[in-house]
Order: sequence, then structure tokens, then C-alpha cells
Amino acid sequence: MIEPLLLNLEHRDTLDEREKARLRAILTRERRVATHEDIVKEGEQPTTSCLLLDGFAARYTITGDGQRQLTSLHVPGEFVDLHAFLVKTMDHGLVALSPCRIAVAEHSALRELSETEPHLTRLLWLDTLIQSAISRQWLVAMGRRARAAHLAHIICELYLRLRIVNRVEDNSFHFPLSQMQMADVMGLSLVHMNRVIQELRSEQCMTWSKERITVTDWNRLQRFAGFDPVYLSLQRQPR
Amino acid sequence: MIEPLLLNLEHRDTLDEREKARLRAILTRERRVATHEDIVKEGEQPTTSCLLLDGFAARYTITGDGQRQLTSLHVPGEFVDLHAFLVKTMDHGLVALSPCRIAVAEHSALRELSETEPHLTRLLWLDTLIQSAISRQWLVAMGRRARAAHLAHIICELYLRLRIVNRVEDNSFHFPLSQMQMADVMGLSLVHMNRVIQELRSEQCMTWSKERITVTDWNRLQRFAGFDPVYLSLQRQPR
DNA sequence: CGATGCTTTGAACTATTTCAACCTTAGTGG
DNA sequence: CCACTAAGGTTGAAATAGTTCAAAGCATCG
Repeated sequence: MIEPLLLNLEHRDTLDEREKARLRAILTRERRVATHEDIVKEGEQPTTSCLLLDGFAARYTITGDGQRQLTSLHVPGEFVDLHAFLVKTMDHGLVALSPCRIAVAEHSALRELSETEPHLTRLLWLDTLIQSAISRQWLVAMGRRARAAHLAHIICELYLRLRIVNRVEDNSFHFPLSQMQMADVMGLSLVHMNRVIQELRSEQCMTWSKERITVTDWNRLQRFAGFDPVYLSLQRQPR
Repeated sequence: MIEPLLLNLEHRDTLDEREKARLRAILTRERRVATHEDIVKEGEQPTTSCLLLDGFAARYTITGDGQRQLTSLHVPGEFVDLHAFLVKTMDHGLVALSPCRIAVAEHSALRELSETEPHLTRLLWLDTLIQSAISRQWLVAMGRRARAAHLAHIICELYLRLRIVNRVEDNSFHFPLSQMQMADVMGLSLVHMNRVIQELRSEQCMTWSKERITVTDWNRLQRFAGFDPVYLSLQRQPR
């Protein structure tokens, strides 16, 4: 069941069978969440953490004046609220952007893991560190990149994150976000988001229609985005 | 020497004497870095991590076309590159924004700690998780808040982060950033940054001159910023 | 067919950048 | 002590980027 997590971790380090068994043992319960439903709500103090197995999810915050900002996108194999295990109170919501299948781990089990499995603990810590690195890249893109380059950067990043969990076929992947949701990722109005998409389309290195993004010229897209994948830590090495 | 770190951690959980001793034992070496100098450079693979003891530091990324974005600010008591212990390669630089005093921990010592001190390991992990939460708030502010509210939000946050390490006196703290550096935090031009500062000044809840910020009306500043401190995890509880 | 939820377009308005000065402050050397 | 300099702060005006409002186009579904 937790294959995408194993793919994710094994792109960063080696796991032995015992470790894989321990992960499987704490992720037995499964949950399904429908599109637009919250996986976890802001303000909650969950006693479990959720591993995304299938679908797209996002973190979001609603500001005082009712605007929404998505602060991360999540693909299968990622722990969407692992931090709740230590942080206790959710400072943001987690929403399903497509039908999501989720594996659930009790915090008590994660705590037990942290007491007895230092190597696994470091790898779960690493998972949260990679999510931090992604946030920082989003800050750079939001603050200092041209909007079309920002969009291109997000596509490059998702392409690689999805590829390591085998969700890319023929340079293309399922992408269920509407333009309004994408505007909430980039902090733009819907109208301007639409124009930025058209601008990137005119660069002729990708297509996006009917919930599918196809990268037709990876090198050009990467150059246009100013994308450098080091921050994704895609090197298998002892950690 | 590492008092600010202990203050930081003890605002989130309780440490016993043995744990404090272990932290002191791995943070014996001291380093000083002058203003504008790099603490760590992008692309490096450091074998140590740095705890900030005094001064201000920032993470930054330079984009392909030479623009700079600061992705975090750091105050005493924070581990500025703890993540390098697991992530290995720096995907961004770390610069001193004022004269910095730093305590250095070998990665080998951190690794040993992670093998033998699960509770301390969780607290160091928590430190990196709080830094993530801060990044997410910066994304929200950058994407969906009015610029003056964004600035106010940063000031609220720094006020609390500095207060827990006793760097706030009479509602005021030392703040050495120039307006250009602040523009690199908020992703604005220098000229616009200046106008945003004037706008916030006209709200009459804070002053900023000669490297000193004074919060003259905390409630008003907080309301204006839409600031909610939950994301800083300022509750002492078992983790 | 008609409703519904996205996408696309045009036009007026507002926010932000850019360029080019000028001002202020805190050294620094004569 | 004072003129000189360098760094940072402030201002105005023109150009560009992004928002808002309002409407039209385009698929999908019962």
C-alpha cells in the first residue's frame, strides 16, 4: 500500500527490509477524501498524520479578508501533515484537490518509531526538510521571478516529484487544478493567471489542457523557469 | 554559551540537565562572521551546522537574472543550517546581516545525537518545522496580504521570536536591515519598499529608525497585519 | 436543451517598477 | 572644526504589471 512513500524515500537513501516493514506496520489504516474536502482543518490537533497515496492535496490559509493562499501542493508518497506529530496544532488547512487515498499513522506510533528507529526518523525528518526547501523556492519564485517563469518553475518541480513516484508517462501527467486554484498558488487574480498561462503556452515548451500537462521541451522549460533541481535532494546517499 | 538555544527550546518543551549538557557538548566551537559575509555559500556541502548566538542572519537565493530574494531571517537561538545535516548540499546561501557570533556543531555529533537522544532529536526536528511554518506564513503574506500588512506581519513575528530570547526591551529591538535588504525579503523594489514603510508608519503603531524598531501599539499592529502567533508553537508541552 | 463550472476576453483602474534626482546622516581626513 | 564622501533614505514622474468588473465562449452532464 505505501509503495509511493518507499519510492520517495528510496530516491534519497537505502531502506532495509526491516525498516520497510516498520513503516508498513504503522500505516495500515486507509482513508478516502473527496475533491474539495478538507483532509485536516486549521486549528485542529490531530492525533494522526496522513501519507498521500493517490491524488493531489494542498495546504492553504485563509486571510482575515477572506482570500486564500495555497502554500504547498502534494503528490503521492508525501506525508502531508507529518509536522503535526511535533507541532500539535494545525496552523493551516489541508484540502484534497482531487479524490485522495490516504494512509494514516497514529502519532503514538510515530513517537515510538522516533524512539527506536533513528535512521527512519532521519528520513522522515528529511521529508519535512525537502518540503521546506520547496517552500523556499516558492518564495523565490513569488518574489523575484517573472510570473510565467514562476508557473514554469512549478511545472518543472511537479514533473520531477511525480516522476519519482511513477506518475509521469510520455512526458505528461494528470493535473487536476483549475486556473483559480493555480491563482491561489501564485497569489494572482484568476484573470491574470489565465494570461500568464497563455504567455507560457506561447513559449512552446509545454501544453496544459483537460487536466493534463505535457512537457514538450524539457530543456527549454527548465531554462525559461530558471529551474535547478538540487533543492529536491534527488540523490541516494546515506543520511 | 548556547543559552539562546536553550531559551528557544524551553519555550516549546522541557529539557533535563543531561540533555542540556549534551547540547553544550556538541556546540563548543565558536565562530564570528562580519556583516555582509557569507556564513555558508550556496552549493557547499558543509560538515557542520551553525547555531546563531548573536546577530541577524538570512537565507538568500540569487536568480539567473541576478535578483536576490531573502527566504528567511534568523535571530539568536536558531539553527540556521541544521537541515544541511540531512540535506547535504546547500541550495541557498546564508549571509550575516550584522556581526554574527555562531556556535558550530559537527554533523557527526548531530548524527550521534540522533542515534542516542530521541527527545532532543525531536526538538531539533521541531526547530526546523517551525522554520517551515514561518516560510508558509511568508508565502501567505507575499501572495495575499497588502504590502503594508506584510511588513507589519514580519515585524510582529520578529518581535515574538526576539522576545523569547530576551532581545526585546521596552517594546523595541535592534533591527539592522537596510530598506534594500527588506525589499529583498518582500520581493519589492527599493522605491516601493520605502513607500510601504511610510504607509505602515502612518498607521501609528510602530516606529523604525536608526536600526531600531519600536512597537508602540501591539494590538493595532497585530490586527493590521492579520497576525496569529499559533504558527510559532509558543507552547511548552511534551513533544 | 438548459444548467453549471471552468476558461477566455476587453477595458478601466490601481499597484508596482524604473529612472533620475535630491536629502540626510555618520564617518574621515585636512 | 569643517569640507568631503559614502551609504542609505526619500521624492516625482513615466512606464509596466496586475486587479477588477463585466461579459462571452466552451465543454460536460442530466
